[in-house]
Amino acid sequence: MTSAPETKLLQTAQRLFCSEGIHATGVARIIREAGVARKTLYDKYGSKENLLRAVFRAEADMWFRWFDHDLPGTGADARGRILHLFDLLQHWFAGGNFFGCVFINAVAEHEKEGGWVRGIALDHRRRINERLHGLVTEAGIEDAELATEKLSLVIDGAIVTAMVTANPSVAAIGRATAADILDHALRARAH
Amino acid sequence: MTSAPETKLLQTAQRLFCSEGIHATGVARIIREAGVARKTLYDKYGSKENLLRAVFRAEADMWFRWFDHDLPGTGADARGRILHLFDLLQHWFAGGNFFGCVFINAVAEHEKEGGWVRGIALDHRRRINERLHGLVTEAGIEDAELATEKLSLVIDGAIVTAMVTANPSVAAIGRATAADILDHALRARAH
DNA sequence: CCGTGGGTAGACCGATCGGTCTCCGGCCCC
DNA sequence: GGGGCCGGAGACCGATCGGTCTACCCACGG
Repeated sequence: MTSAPETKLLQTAQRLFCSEGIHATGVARIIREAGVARKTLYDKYGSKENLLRAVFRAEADMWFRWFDHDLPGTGADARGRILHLFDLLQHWFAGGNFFGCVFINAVAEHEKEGGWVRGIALDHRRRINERLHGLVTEAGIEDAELATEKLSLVIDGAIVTAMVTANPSVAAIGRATAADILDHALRARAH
Repeated sequence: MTSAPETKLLQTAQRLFCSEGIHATGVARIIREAGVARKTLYDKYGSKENLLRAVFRAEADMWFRWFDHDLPGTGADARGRILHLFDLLQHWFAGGNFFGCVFINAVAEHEKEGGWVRGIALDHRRRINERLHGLVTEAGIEDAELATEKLSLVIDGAIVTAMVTANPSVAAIGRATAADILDHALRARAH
C-alpha cells in the first residue's frame, strides 16, 4: 500500500492548491501542514510540479468513480443519472474542502499558450464529455453532441459559481438548467 | 487625460494577468512589455495589488458598456438582448486577447477564505446579476430569480469553457442553453 | 545485537519576488 | 534659456521561492 506520508502529502496539496492557489502555496506550507519532512516530498514526488500532477490524477479519479460506480448504483434511467450528477456535485461543494476544480483553477493561473497544464485540463474535459455523451445518447437525445456540450458548460458554470459564492446550492440551479436542456432536446425528438 | 504610460501599464497587466496568471506575472515582465520604468508603475499604481484592482475596474467597465450601451443599441426585445449578450461574449472570446475572466481567474489563484479578492468578485457578480435580473423581468418571466441564476451560471460556464478550450464558438452553446432556459420559463408562464 | 532503510529536522543554495531608491535625459512653459 | 518635472534605466534591498543535502532517529528483520 502507499505509505502514510505519501497520501498525507497528496491530501494536503489537494486542499491547499485549491483553497490558496497553486503558486501561492509554498512547499514549506505543504510539508508543515502535512506533518512531513521536506526530503520526503522530494523522495516521493520529485518536484512540486509532479505533486500537482498527482493531485490532477486524484481529482480525475473522483469523477470516474462518480461515472463508473455512483451513478450506475442509483439504478435510475439515463436522464435521472444525468440529473443525479448534480446531486453529487452538490455533495462535493458542501464537503467543506471545496474550493473549485483543480483543473480549472490550474489553467486559470498558468500560461495558456504553450503550457502543459491546459493540455491536461483539455484531456480531462474530453474524457468527462465522453461519459456525458454516453448518458445523453442512452437518454435517446438526437443531437447528442449539442446536448453534451450544453451540459458540460452547465457543469463548469456550477463549479465556478460554487467556488466564487461558496454556496453549494448552486448545484440545484445547475440541475434545473440541465432539466431544461434535456426537456428541450427530448421535446425536439417527439416531433 | 490619463498619461500614456498609465494606460499602457493597465493594458499590459490586463493581458498578462489573464494569459500567464497573476502570481506568475512578475512586475519586471509587466514593465518590460509595457515599455515603462519600474518607478512609473509604483508612481501610478503604488503596488502590484493596486494594479490588479485597476484591471478589475477595467473589466467591470467592459461589462457595463455591454449592458448600458451595446445591448440597448440593438433595439431588440428583452429576450433578444439576453441572447445577444452571448454574441458579445463570442466577440470577446474571439478577440485574440481572451484568456478568461480576470475576476474568476483571480479567485481561482488566491485564498478563498478571508481574502479580499473573492469579495470583489462577489460584488462584480452581484452587479451583473442585477442587470440580468432586469432583462429577465422585462422579458416577462415569472420566477425571475431562478432564471437569472441559471443564466448567470451559463455565462460563467461559457467563459471558463472558452478559457480552457480556446474555442470562441462555445458562446453559441451558451446562447442555445440560454434559449432553452428562457423557453422553459416562458412556457411555464403560459399555463 | 546490529545493520539497514524510511522518515524527520533543518541548514543551505541560487534565483526570483515585490518594492525603494538614485541618477539622468529630454520636454515644456514662463 | 533656464528651471522644474515626468519618466526611463537600473542598482539595490530583504524576503521567499523550489530544490538539495547532511545528520540523526527509530523500528524491524537476520
